[in-house]
Amino acid sequence: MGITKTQIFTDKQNDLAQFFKVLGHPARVAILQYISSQNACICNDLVEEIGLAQATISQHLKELKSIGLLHGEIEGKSMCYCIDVGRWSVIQNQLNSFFNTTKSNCC
Amino acid sequence: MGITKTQIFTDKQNDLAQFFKVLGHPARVAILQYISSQNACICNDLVEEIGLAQATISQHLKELKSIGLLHGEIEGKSMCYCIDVGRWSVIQNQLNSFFNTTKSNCC
DNA sequence: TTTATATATTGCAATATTACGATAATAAAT
DNA sequence: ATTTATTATCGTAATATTGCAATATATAAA
Repeated sequence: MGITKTQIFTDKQNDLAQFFKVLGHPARVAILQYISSQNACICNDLVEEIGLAQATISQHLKELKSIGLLHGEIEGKSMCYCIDVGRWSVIQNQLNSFFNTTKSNCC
Repeated sequence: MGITKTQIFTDKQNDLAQFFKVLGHPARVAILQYISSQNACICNDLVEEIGLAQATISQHLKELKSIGLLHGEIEGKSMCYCIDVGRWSVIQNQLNSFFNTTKSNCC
């Protein structure tokens, strides 16, 4: 089948899983780390830095945007992609809340 | 292609992405939450609780085991799956470390 | 206006994931 | 030993993801 049965889970479970899923690719982890390490955050740098094709990087950026982690501004003829700090905190808090409320109680 | 180019990323990036990836499915989120909410953690309950086929649940449990989050003990004719609290903390710390060191610095 | 540069989108091939039925394996109960 | 109950594995179908070349789009520079 290949299709996830989202309808049998709660919105919260689906949202949480979606955050995890978007972060669940090394290229997207690397993109976030690289943007964070630079003062200027130009997409073209990412292509050279990460070593994937431009189209592939663009796709990964789109996914990061889809959960609001990144926002891009046009800066001259290039793009300035930045981490949305507010959203970043919200997601970090939600993940921590999941970790803190989910604990072992047997074995 | 469909294959992730893990070789161009660091081990740390790949590991981090792998943790996120395993948690990036609502069924696996739900499984962890359910186990955490019960005193007994029997796999068969999960099948009824979550609403996926037994084979599917078994597959999801296997993935959670693959990053060490769960360990199962044979308990009579059923299995007792439990969260590995130590591993749970290690992973939570690694994810938080990623969140805390990755910050916006432009725009 | 043309050219060069930067990013997004499209189309496609290869691989991965999700889900389930069928079946195997294991252990308790009869 | 047979039956019953529980979990794992296998095989398969459907969908998703990854990655890239080619192309489209948009802006700056010449």
